[in-house]
Formats: sequence, C-alpha cells, structure tokens
Amino acid sequence: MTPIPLPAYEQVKAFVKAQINLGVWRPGDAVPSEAALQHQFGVSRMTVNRAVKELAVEGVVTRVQGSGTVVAQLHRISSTLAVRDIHEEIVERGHIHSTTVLLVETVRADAALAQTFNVRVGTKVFHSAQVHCEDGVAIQFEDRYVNPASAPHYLDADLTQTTSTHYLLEHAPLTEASYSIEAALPTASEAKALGINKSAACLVMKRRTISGTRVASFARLVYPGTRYSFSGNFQL
Amino acid sequence: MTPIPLPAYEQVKAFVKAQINLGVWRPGDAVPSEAALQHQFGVSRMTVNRAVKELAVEGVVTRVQGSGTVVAQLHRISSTLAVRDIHEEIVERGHIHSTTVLLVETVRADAALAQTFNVRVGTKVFHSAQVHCEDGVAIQFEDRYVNPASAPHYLDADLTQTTSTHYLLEHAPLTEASYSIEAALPTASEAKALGINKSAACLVMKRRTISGTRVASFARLVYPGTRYSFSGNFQL
DNA sequence: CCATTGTAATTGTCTATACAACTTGTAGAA
DNA sequence: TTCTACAAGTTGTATAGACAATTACAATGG
Repeated sequence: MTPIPLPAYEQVKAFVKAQINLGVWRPGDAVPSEAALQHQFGVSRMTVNRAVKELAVEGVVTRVQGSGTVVAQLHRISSTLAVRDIHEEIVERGHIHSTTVLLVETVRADAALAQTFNVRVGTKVFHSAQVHCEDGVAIQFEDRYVNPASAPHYLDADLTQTTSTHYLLEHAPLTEASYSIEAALPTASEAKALGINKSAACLVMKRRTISGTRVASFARLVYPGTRYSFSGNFQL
Repeated sequence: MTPIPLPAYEQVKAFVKAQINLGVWRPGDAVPSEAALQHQFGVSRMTVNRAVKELAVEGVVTRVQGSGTVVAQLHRISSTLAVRDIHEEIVERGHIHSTTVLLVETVRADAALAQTFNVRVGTKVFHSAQVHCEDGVAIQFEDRYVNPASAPHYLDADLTQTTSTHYLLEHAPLTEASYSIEAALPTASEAKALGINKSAACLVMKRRTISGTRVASFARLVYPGTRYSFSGNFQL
C-alpha cells in the first residue's frame, strides 16, 4: 500500500503506539525491553533505541535507566503553543497585516517596571504602543517595554515596516521567555485603540523575554476575545 | 567544575547553542556540517548527528537532507501547553480540590452537537455540568458532552470522586485532541455557578477529544479571568 | 541558451559492538 | 533480621562503518 516503506524505527514506533491505542498496553504497563523488540523486529538495538527514545520525548512512554520502559500514566493533552511574530502569522493565513504606531517614547522605570526588568528605579526604558490589524480589523494591541541595554537602537526601528517582535529577535538573540495568558477587560485606551466596547472580554498575554542575562522586553498583548483565539491540536 | 563531565553529544549541542546565543552564528547562517563538527570535536559522526538532530527537534536549527543545516530563522517562543486533569493540577499546587455536580443527564443531539460528534441529529449524548473549586473558590465551570459509544458507563461514574477528565482517559484511550482558548463573558448560569459578575471576563477553553475513530468528548471549560491563567516558560 | 547528466557534499537510516550507569532482586554475611 | 555484595537485566552513550536519499552545482550536450 505504501509506495515507500516506512523506516524501521518508524515501524517500531507505530507498533508501540498501536498497542497503546488499542488498549493492549495500558498506562503503567511495561513496554518490552529494547532487547525484546530488537528480537521481535529483527533490527539492531540502536534502531529500537531510537524508536523508543523518540516516543519518550513525545511523552508516550516513560523510560528509567536500569529499570525499563512503561506506558506513560496520563496521555497529556498537550500541544506546542507557539508565540509567533504577528506579521508572519497573519501573512501565513493569507491576509494583510497593517499596523498603527500609537506611541514611541523613552520613560523612566517606576517600581513595577524596575522589578520586571531587574534594574534600578529611574532607569531609562523604551516604550512603544501599537495596534495590529488583519485586513483592517484590529486584532492585537501591543504595549511593549524594551531594555535599552539589549536593543539600544529600538527607537530608530520603523515599526510600520518591521514588527517589534521581529526586530528584537534579530537584535537581541532570545535565550528564555515566560508568558501568561489570562482574560481581562481592556483599559479605556485599549478599548478605544482596538475599536471595541469597554465591556468586551479580551485575551491578555503578558510576555517577558530574556536575552543573555538581561530582561530584554516586556510586552502586554491584548486580543479582542471575539476576534482571536489560541488553538492547537494534539495527536498521539 | 562539573563533577560529572557532560556527554559528548551535549557538549556539541552546548557549543552550537553558544555560537548562536553569542551572535557568532545568526539566523540563516550555515551550521558546520556533521563531518566538520566530527573533526572539530574528535567524535564519531553518529554522536554529532544526535546532537544536531536534537537541536533540530528543539527548533534551534533547520536541517535539509542534501543541503545542510542552518540556524533557524526565528527562534520561536514556544512552550508545551499541557491540558491537565484539574484535580491533579490543584493537588500538585498543594491545595484542596472540591467539586459540585450541577447536572448529569442524557440528551439528544441537536444540529450543532451532532456536527461536533459527527453523529446523526437525535442521537443520545451524555451531558454533565460541574464546578471545580480550589480551596473552596470556584475556578472552573465544566460543561461536558460525552459520546456513549466511547464511554457507555459515564453516567455511572461518581464525578465527586473521579474527575471526568480522569475517567475518560481511563476508559477511552486518547488518540487526538484539539482545543481553542478564547476570552468571553460567562453566560448567566455560568456566572451564577462560579459566583462571579456577569461582566467579568473569562477564559474559555473548548476541547474536543478523539478516541480511536470516534469523537469521545466535547468540553467547554470556563475560568474566571481573575482567578486563573495559563502560563509557561521557554528556554532555548 | 536551455536541458540533461554526472558528481560531490550533506543528511537520513541502519548495523554490530562495546562499555558505562543505573535498578532490582538475590544470595550471603553479620 | 538486617545489611552488604553481587549478578542480571535494562537503558544511556559512543564508535566505525556502510549505503540511501536528497540537494546543489558543474560539465556536457543539444
């Protein structure tokens, strides 16, 4: 049926997955050892090792050196939530991205901002605010603070041509990031900028990115709840 | 300094990551071929192959057979968003989980439900609604429909003792799932059940799980925006 | 000029083997 | 009994080599 036969390691993976999906092996059950699978499939141990190791990375099985391999307890419904450049995202959907820059300035860090960036109160920090539109409809309000130590020329960037996310990724190599997603009502200015009602629920993503040892940027991204959703798919 | 020396493949990975983080190699730049790295580190090609292959899985580099390896264009800020059993999640935080079952019934699928489950209109479907509390505070409203074909005894389950997520994972091995997260205002009944104001923004997760060839369950999970957030961390 | 062919470089897969590291259970010693 | 030591089984890491599949580019031919 398959014009191109699957690689041996894929066949082993498929077999193990099938046993689990069919309910033959249940969570907590032991998976045959590499030696057993090697004998069963007539392939080398390295090939079996690759197959089972990849399943472990995928979270399908759990391996413990010296002990063995077992079917993972909970098949977590998980998916990679990718936080992407909004421009790239919109273009990929085949739509047109436009942006309105509301504000570009330098401010001095107050207590909260100073803590976020791990700098002293009063340190200069860049600040920008813009609205991103997809086919003319506002879908994201971007309120961003940038550490001058990480991107000294951020203010010179033409944010109508390059998104701040893209600019920062190019000028401050990313090493770490943390985010949170919550629901909240927009502030008055955000509602106005997005052209929505003040009582319309919004998704709010707060994202802090670290470049090297410094906090490079803190962004508050507000999405109208009716116009945007995060979605994902997971397949065992 | 390190009491245990890193495995060779980890050293190769660390070297490549360092070159990228230091900005020596920039996005789009070619990464030395396996042969070159093999020569540089004095290890076998398989070891280099493992190192670079893992970096590709992590999204740090992009590999093309026949062409070579390049530093990935955008270091996507991505993280695994795990959708977990709410009970397990609360307990892990060291808090107490309690639940109130509002409703358990059998209904006949209307057009929308029939489409979701891919069955005929009028087919019997199980329906349950409950509120989950953490230390007595409502944090999730769970409105769930279950396909009797996948879990025929769902109605017999004691939802105060076993969460529906847990029950379904045990009785209908999960093969696929899709979800979306959006912001919305709660319905009147949801607001009442959660004990929040009707104008309080909520995170709404809709999740559809597939077991084998059947849609096993569809859930609408409503979280008060002020009491719950999805968060994650990403490290290169 | 364009299309085809060939060649080198690169990554993908696979083997057979070896030793290290860890876990578990057992046999033996205290 | 309790602890120790050992042995067997399992996974982790690493090697050297081989061939396949794909790409990019150069050479050749029309």
